Amino acid sequence: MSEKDLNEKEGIKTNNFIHQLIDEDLKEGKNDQKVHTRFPPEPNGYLHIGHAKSICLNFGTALKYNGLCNLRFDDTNPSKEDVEYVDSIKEDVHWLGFDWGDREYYASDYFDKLYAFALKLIHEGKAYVDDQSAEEISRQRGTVNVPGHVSPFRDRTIEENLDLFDRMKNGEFEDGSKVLRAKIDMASPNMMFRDPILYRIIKTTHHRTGDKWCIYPMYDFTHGQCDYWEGITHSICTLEFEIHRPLYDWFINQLKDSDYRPRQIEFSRLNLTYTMMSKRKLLELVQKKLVKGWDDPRMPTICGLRRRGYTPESIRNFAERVGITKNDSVVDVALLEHSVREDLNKKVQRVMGVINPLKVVITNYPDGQIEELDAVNNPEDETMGTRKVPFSKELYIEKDDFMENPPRKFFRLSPGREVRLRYAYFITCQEVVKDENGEVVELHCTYDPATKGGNAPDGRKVKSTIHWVSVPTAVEVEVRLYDRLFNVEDPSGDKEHDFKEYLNPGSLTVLPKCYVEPFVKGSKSLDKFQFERLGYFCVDADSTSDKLVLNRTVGLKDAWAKANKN
RNA sequence: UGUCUUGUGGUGUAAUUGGCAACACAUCUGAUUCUGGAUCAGAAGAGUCCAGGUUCGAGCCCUGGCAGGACAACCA
Repeated sequence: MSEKDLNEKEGIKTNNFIHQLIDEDLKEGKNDQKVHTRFPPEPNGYLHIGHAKSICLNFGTALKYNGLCNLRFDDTNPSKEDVEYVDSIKEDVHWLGFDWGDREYYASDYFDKLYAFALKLIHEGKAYVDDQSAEEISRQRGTVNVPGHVSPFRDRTIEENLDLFDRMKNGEFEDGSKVLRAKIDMASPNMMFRDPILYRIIKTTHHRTGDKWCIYPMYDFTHGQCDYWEGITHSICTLEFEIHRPLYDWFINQLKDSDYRPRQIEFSRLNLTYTMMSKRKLLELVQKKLVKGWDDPRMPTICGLRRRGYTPESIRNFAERVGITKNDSVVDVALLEHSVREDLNKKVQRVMGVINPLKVVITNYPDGQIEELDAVNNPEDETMGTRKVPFSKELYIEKDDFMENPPRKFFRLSPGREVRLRYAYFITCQEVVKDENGEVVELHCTYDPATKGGNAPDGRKVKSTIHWVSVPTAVEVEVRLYDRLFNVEDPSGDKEHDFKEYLNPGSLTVLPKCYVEPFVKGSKSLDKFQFERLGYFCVDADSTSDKLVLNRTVGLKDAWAKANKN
């Protein structure tokens, strides 16, 4: 993928404040004029749309400047991580259209170097082993307004620290009994400098290093160093790490032996209306089985969106559109939905389908006759060709396309009115058949044979065109409609919420008896299409029954919903 | 009573570094079409958090406020 591909969409700006900073760095000749970024997920969950923003930024920036972008797994906490997540992350990044080449790294690749660096700090009197409990350390750290107090173990000798740290590594101590801390400044106004913890003891098998280690470095003691060793020039992360930057720089200063230095730059993470993006909570949804898995189409995960029919292009375009700034913001999910519609509209096959069937009998059409009519696959792209659609005496139309007592602006079928069946004939509704409850169950219509193909030789016009499926050849499918998972505008990530309170009970609607043209079944390669006027659908990848399961990609626009309510 | 950081239509971003606040989404009209989707045309909507200052001229510069966010895991 080239930058040009990424920028194919006219009107979408690809410049942002980070690029301006990079331009300045380049102008000043920093780091040999190189640009090298990295995408550094922790493999403790599946990637979501928020990560997509970061992926597009990091890989996109590398592409823009002819540089490289590494994929690096920040796997320093074995108690939360798993290869399942590693695999899914790789799949999702590739699917989005980015490639890290052979630069797949792991923070755990650097455990030896990190250990050696810790030793160096101890030797220089800049780190010490603290025997206090987590609670004690936390208590003496002070608060944002009051300075902390030094640990009673702060002045251990270098030899003692070396010995203790060695024994920590050798597994002589229990989890939580000792940590290695940097000796910086317990009174610093920046809490990050109050003797940050470098290493802790976790006797858990690591998904890559197994049981080789029982001490693991903390994020702050890992990230910058990894950036440094990989030759990263611009370490782009989200706003919550802003306050870590001075510490990031502090470690780099202890490490660096040349003019080269990576630079941390922060941007604001993506928030979407009606969308909950906290990894912790998404994990909870999966664990509590409130959704069927990480790829449940209601999830904002990349795999969930994929299964729902989103395309990589649409997500990349969306990421460009939301832009990169340091403002805390909440993007309207309608922008995401617009991005898919826009992309799908030009590449997706059109198919006639009926979600809520109403039977129509063409009384003057010959019994048992089936004729094939030509239908265009995509009116905006002739190269997608045409297909044959079978027509017969009995049809299904969409229930919403008929109203017995139409209001003023309803132009579709109603008693006595003539409309066009798309690609077929003009029909006129002659009779409405109801059941004992007064519910409309069937319509009797007549067709005009002269209007075959959809045009009247006498030039008469109809006000609307409706879609249909022929009963004898219809393929029965199950359609799943997914609404927004959360029914509040801003489930604001980090506050404590009861999921039940926010899960929209109507977020999944299963419509078991829907009908589509036989074409759908015959095309194995076809996984996405647009039902005429009913939105975009995607064949569910995991459907086990022989009946086709279709997921609706996006809901209908409000205008349509309103028009239908009348 | 801290450190870092952010304030531009409803939402998200722009503004050639001091020159008529622009674009997209959303909203509302209208037109057109063999899908009321798409498309096309148009409308409404901010005077840039506030108050001063510099300047012929400030969203951009200066001073002082106000409001929001992040930071007190042995998470990342």
